[in-house]
Amino acid sequence: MGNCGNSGQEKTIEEKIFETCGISVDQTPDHITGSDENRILLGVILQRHIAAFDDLILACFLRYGIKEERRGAHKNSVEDSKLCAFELLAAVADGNEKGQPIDDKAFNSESFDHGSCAESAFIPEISIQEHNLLSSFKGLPQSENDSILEHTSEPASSDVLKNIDCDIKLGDGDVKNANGNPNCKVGHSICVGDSFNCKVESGPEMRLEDEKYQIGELSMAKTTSVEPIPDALVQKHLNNVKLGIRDDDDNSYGCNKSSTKIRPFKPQPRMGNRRIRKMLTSKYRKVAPKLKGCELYNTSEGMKSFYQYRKRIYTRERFQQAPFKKRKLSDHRFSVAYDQDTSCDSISNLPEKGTKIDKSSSAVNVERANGKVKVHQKPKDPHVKFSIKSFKVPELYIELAETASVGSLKRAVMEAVTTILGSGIRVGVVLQGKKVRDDNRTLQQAGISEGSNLDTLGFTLEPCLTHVSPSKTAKKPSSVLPCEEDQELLRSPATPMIDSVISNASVDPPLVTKCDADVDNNGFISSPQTPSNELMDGSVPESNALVAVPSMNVGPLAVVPVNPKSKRSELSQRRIRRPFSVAEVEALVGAVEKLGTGRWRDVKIGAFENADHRTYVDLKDKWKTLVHTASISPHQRRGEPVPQELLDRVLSAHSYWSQHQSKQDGKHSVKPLMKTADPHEETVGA
DNA sequence: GTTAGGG
DNA sequence: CCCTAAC
Repeated sequence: MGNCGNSGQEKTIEEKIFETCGISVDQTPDHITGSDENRILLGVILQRHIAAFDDLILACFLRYGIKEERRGAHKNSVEDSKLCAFELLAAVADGNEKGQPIDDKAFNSESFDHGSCAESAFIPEISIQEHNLLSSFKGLPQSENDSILEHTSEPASSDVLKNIDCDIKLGDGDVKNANGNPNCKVGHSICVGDSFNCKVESGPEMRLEDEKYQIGELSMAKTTSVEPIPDALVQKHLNNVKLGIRDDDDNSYGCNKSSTKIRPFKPQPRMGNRRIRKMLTSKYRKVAPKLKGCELYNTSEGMKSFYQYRKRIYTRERFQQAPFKKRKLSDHRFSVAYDQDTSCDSISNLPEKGTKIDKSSSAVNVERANGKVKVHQKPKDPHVKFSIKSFKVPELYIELAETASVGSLKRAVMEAVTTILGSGIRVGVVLQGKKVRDDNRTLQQAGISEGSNLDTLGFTLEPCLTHVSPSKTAKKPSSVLPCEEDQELLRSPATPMIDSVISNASVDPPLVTKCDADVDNNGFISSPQTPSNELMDGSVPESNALVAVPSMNVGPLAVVPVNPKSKRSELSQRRIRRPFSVAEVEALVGAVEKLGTGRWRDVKIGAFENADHRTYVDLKDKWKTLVHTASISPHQRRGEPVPQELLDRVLSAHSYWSQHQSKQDGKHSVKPLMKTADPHEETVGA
């Protein structure tokens, strides 16, 4: 759409992104975006509602986080950016499907400020099917305004985050225009190239905090025009960003479904307003403004008080690469998680009509699925097209004292969020398992060309160690606890996150070496060679997702009270998970058949003598799980399947040795169980 | 140091 | 895999 455009002087999105990512900005113009050939289009197009917000998030992070360009005249710029990101995250949460479990929702509702409508409208949980952000962008039915607003006042649970408004001003600050002309059809979606402002401010009822944020402008160059996407084409969201309060106990998000009811919402293709106001009220609506702590919560909804038992401030992120011990410091946690749905049709499958993608060279073909980086190659297209589909944001846990202000909560969340993608992240390019370090090479030279096997192309987000900025502004010094070391230690040495490579290569990248133990002819297990480099399963999530590696800096609020219990965080780190290979299972089974259960040390010595990474406790545990595995239905089993034959032997041996106490006086112990052992064999003399 | 079990 | 009681 025409008005999506912005001042032409701006850089293209790829330039922006490359720039913000620190990918040789200098070369960008020449090698990346300057020429028509082999042009890499890295970016995201705002095709869908979710994508749009996702992109915004990405953009925000890139802009404010990675580059740390906390601009903005006023001092709150930092918070602003964070808040912005936070809000955007929340915004994406809207993608939740209707009818989804309560606990799985986040901020499903949001309000949009439709143009002239000065007040922010509140859109109660609108199912994706019926309504989606995308369509929202098109415009809200003015006729709906009233009823919508109605919901705003609807008694509901209090909102911890309450009324955090996020105004996104799109375009050249054409807010007024949008406001003034509700019917201004701007299109359904934010166009790449639009610039927008985020203004976050606390709601009117929010008395605890009177914060007002004016986020700096974030702009993306337009690289392609986005055509309106018919609602019919809009499918379910592909990704969800969950931002909510989770209760460890029931795994719910702290509050029950708000009273807000889902109501069909038929967006009208108008309101081209480029301003979006998000109101994170639905779920966490606050009742009594001045209440604090648990009182903030309206219990009418049966929701538990969020702040209950809150005593410490706690922020924690967990990454799949970093299996640090999970610590539960509270029963209720506030979590921000970025999930991704499974099913989702590729945009490219959508009917041609109305689709947004500009087939031209500059188009960024986005396909969101499984949060992977997908490379699109079109035989005839000389351009290399690929896009980053999403970030995987680790879970965040934030714990605040119940006396903490809402504002501090917001800050905490912001801190946590930005900590993840905040300072010091650099992007790495991995091709065929190897990092492409030379930034000066052209894509073609690097082997990233249309003809190359782009399936092996991946990206990494790594902490830029040199960028580890101490702690950002600590608004709440009081909340800062002295234990950042803890965090550091947790993710240091053994944690192989420095190079967590995530590629969409189907082939196992070098780093992801499978290390099945070797089994010699004697059936003995020998120790794997390089346990150091391996990134065991958990380390390579979905193998394709882009994982944001956190910077070392945890931030002032990400403090964890020194917990005496968690002493191990310093010295010991949980060992990496090393699934038993079939060969190992085989050896184990064989040993147990012979030695029986209860003689794990012997089993270890006998069959795993050289497998240093397998302790007899491990073997014992494994046997335990094997027995369990063997006793459940196949479809319930997970992991590398163990041959049924082995499982049968496991059961057999287990049964046998259960009857024949294996640990009897060494003398003439029990007769070893052989494959053909008869479980009914008479007991050996005691 | 080993075992056995719960976590 | 971790943690520990119990031996």
